Amino acid sequence: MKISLPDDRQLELPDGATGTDLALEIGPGLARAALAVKVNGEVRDLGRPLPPEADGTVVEIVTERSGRDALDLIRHDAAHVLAAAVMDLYPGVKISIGPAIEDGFYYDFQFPEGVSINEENFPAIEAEMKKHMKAAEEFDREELSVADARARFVAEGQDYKVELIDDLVVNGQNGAAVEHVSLYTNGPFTDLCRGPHAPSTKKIGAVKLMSVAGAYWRGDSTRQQLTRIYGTAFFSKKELKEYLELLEQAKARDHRKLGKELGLYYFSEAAPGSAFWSPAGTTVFNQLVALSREMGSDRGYTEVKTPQLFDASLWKKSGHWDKYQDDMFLTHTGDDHAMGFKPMNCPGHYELYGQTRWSHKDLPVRFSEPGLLHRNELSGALHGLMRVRQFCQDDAHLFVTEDQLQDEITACIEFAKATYDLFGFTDADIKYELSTRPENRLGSDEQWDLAEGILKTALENNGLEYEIGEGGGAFYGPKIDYHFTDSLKRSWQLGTVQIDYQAPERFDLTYTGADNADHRPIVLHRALMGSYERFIGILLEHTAGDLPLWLAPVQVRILPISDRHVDAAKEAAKLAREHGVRAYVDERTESVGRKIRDGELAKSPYMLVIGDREAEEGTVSVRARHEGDLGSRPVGEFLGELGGVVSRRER
RNA sequence: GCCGACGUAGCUCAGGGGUAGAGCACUUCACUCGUAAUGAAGGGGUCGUGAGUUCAAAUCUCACCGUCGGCUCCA
Repeated sequence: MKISLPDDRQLELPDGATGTDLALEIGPGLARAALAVKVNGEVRDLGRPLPPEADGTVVEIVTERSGRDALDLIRHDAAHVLAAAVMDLYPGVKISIGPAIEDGFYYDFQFPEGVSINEENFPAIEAEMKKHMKAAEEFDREELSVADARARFVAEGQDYKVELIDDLVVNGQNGAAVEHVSLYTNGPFTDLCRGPHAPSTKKIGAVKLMSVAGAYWRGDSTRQQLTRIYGTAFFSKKELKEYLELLEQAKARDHRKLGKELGLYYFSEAAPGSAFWSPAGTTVFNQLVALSREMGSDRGYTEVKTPQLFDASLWKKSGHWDKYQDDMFLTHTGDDHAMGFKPMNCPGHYELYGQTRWSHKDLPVRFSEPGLLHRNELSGALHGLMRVRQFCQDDAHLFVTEDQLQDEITACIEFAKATYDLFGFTDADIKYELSTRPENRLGSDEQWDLAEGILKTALENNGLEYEIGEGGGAFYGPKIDYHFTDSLKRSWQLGTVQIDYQAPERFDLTYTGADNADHRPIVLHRALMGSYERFIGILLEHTAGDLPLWLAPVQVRILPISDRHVDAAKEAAKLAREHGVRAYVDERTESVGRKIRDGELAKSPYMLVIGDREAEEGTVSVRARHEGDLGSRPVGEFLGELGGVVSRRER
């Protein structure tokens, strides 16, 4: 067969040649470094014959330098080595699955009754793993009939492997029936595994176990909970060390740490999962609400206020009573009438819409509300500001005609982009996801085709690259979600734009058409920041606490050099307020050096130093964060300029 | 909710079966200072809560609450 190499060289190899043969043909150095081959995007073992479809195509030798592919390979290897070590140390343990993941790998085990694993067990397990790595055990692949493989795992009491094989038989793979499965053996350990693997365990240069967690078998919370051991692996100890240092640095960007250091908000056992916002934090929060108001107002949104607590009958009508009750905070009136705190604003907005007789000329109607919501999240799900029990959404519901649907969706996408742009978020920071029809859904296929098509068109009109979340839509319609990552690359959903055909039916929402007949509007749900809480969390982690000037709780810290300059400092602060600049006078009897240090720690964007010279000349000595001393400026001139930058929300 | 870890002063943390410590912060006094920490003195904790073991528990055990890392779930 004819093989092309990435550098356009051509090689002729006999049919049945393996990846190793190919690597040797290219050169002995490469053969030593080779980990796998990549054919048509598929990474394969070196030891396997090249597939027929390799003929005439480019085949790449995967080495340590191949990046993601190479790392995934040795991390998957490391998962097998972990399983081998655990089986050495804990006889009777049952194995399940162990893939490579973004930052490493894991393996899920069921330990024998009474055995509990924690981090204190890691050194022993790691030592055992290193023995296997040092022994350079080869990964041997063998293909077995499903019957033989099944019998083997039944004999070993490996129930989870048996279940996986049974599932493969029932469901097939890529639509094809499965007759054979592959097993990989490294040293004493054999696992049901599709592969691929590197030639030997020696390729894993450095390994470290990171944490232990419970994980439900097959992600199903009704099934057995297994013990998941997380680890990471690299080609060298140096890379591992660098990775661990990176994790350490990420901690400095944790919004929970920053929130405390900057005095923005607090959490207390008195109200688990609900933030206490300090004056500084409330300033930030209110600025964001003001931004939503302003931008919404420019785009034809009108703000409304709806109740916090609704009669149970509304939740029954909306469907929340049946489907969402466990997540709601419920209460009752004195005469025992059931009430529920709103976990979302939608039904309130429907009620409000229903109070008016609407003409087609009124539509689209765009109700926005910085709505305060309560959701009784599981205690283990709470996470700083990212997942809380009480939060405020920048929520809006649009009531539109079918003709308006496309334009309104496109406008929502534009609105989202304008919002994120303002904070400097780019497409590199955002993952766009279009979630399509789920199995359990209401409405006709024609409706879903139309709605999904409209969302797609809107994304494309805005030039956005998106992923498809197959079957991830709500039961009432498809949606676009905006995902952002935190300092540890964990993904959080902020914005969402959803089409809903069902709510208007359920709530009997109508408008009068030009034909003088009643028509159903279509409802759009949209939130752009998602929740102000989560948005602030993400923003803090992305900026490491250096908020944009217009958002900073204190925009200028005014530092009198000695007590006799305090009056001039207060004058400057007054002038700052007149220019719409938030100022704080540090009138402590401390050294300037000390005041500057504290201002830096508070991440204050500007510090204005006032001493004898400035007080006399009516100037301030300007120190900008990250830029240092900028010299003297007339106080009015400087504050006027700064006020302009603030009011335009320039970064 | 589940698995594992953690909970000591406002914050960051040390200690650990014999009755509680540091730095920062805070208060007071002195200093009146030119671009990342002036000095001194002082106040402050029933060691998350509740049981149990013990002559003695902050320390050991259990339960609960909260937090952290995951799972499930989700803005």
